Amino acid sequence: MTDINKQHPGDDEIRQAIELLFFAYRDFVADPDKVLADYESPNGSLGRAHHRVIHFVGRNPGMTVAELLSILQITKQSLARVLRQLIDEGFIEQERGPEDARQRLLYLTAKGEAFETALSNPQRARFRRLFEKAGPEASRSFLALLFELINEDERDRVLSLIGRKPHAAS
Amino acid sequence: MTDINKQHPGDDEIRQAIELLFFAYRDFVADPDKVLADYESPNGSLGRAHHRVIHFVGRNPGMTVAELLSILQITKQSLARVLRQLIDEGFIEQERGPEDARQRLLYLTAKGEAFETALSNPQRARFRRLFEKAGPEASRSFLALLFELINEDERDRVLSLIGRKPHAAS
DNA sequence: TAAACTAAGTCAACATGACTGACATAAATA
DNA sequence: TATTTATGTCAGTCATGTTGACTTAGTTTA
Repeated sequence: MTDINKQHPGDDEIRQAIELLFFAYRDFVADPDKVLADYESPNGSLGRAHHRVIHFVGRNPGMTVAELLSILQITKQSLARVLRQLIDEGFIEQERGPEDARQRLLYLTAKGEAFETALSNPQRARFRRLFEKAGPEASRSFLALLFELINEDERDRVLSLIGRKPHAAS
Repeated sequence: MTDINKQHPGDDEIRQAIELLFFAYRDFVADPDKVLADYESPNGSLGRAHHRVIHFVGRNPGMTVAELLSILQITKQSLARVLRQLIDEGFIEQERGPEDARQRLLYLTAKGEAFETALSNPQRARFRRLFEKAGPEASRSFLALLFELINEDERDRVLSLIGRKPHAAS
C-alpha cells in the first residue's frame, strides 16, 4: 500500500509507530475541536474536556461521578468545572442514586445527545472510511492491537466499558 | 446498552475504535509523563511539550525552528518558552545555518540524546511487546492503518518525516 | 544600494485544563 | 453514635496553548 510497510517489524517500525500514533491522534482530535470551537455558549467556551465527558456519559448513561473520574483519570476539581458548565447549559442532567442517595447519576439530555452526535460524526466518518478501505480483517486486527496497547491492568475495565472483546474470533 | 443491536455493520467497530484510541493514547503518553515528572530542573519542570520537541529534534538533527513549528502545529511563542528551557538546560543546542545565517539549526546534545532515550524507552517497550505478540503481518497492517488515519493532505509530509533517515534540506 | 521580506526571538495579556490542599455536606455504614 | 464515603466547593498554582505587537539580523529584490 505504502512504503512504510515494506520491512519486518524492528526498531524502525517501533519508531514509526510512535510517530504515527502522535500524528494520527493529533488529526483525530482536531475534528471535534473544530465543532467545539464553533459552539458559542453563554458561560464560556467548550473544549476537549467537555467532549470527553459528553462522550463517556453518552456511552454510559447513569454512571456516577466517581466512575467518570476513574475513566478520565483526572481530579474531581478538574472535572467539577467542566461538569458544572455542561449541567448549567443543559447538556447533562443529574439524578439522585436510587440505592445510594449520595451518588449523582449522570445522563445526557436530548440537547446533549445531539451535541454528542455532532462531535463524533467526523470521527466516525474517519474510521468508516478507514475500515472500508482496509477491509474487515485488517480492521479487526487494528482494534485488537489498539487494545493491546492499553495498560494490562486497565484492559478489563476498558473491555467492560466498550463492550465486546475486540479480538474475539468471528 | 453495549451489545444489543448494531445499527449498521461496522458501527460497533467504529465506536470501539474511537474509545480504544482514546485509552491507548492515554496510556501511551502516561509513560514518558512519569519520566518527565521525575526530572527536576532548575528553571521549572518539563512536560509533554518538551518531550515532543526533544523527540522531533532527535529524529531530525539540524532541523530549523520553522520546520519544527510546522510539525508541532503550534505558534512560535508557544514553542519559544519550551525551546528556551531546553537550550538553557543543555538538552538542545543551536547552530547558525551555513547557507542561511538567519536560521537556527537544532541539535540534541549528548545530555539531550540520553534524555530522549529515557523518555522513549517505555514507549518503545510498549510497541516491542505489542509487535512481538501480534506478529509481523498484523504489525505492518497496524502501521498502515495508523497512517491512513492521518489527514490525507498531511500524509506526504508525515511520510517524508518518518521515512527519512537523516535530515536533508528540501 | 536601499527597500522589502523572512527567520527567529521577545514582551504582554489571556484561556484552558490540568494540579494540590483544605474544607463542607449529606448519606451510608461499622 | 462515630466514621467513612460520594460529591461539591474555594483558593491558588502550573503547563501549555492562544493573539497581537514589536525587534533584530540576514536575505532578496526592485
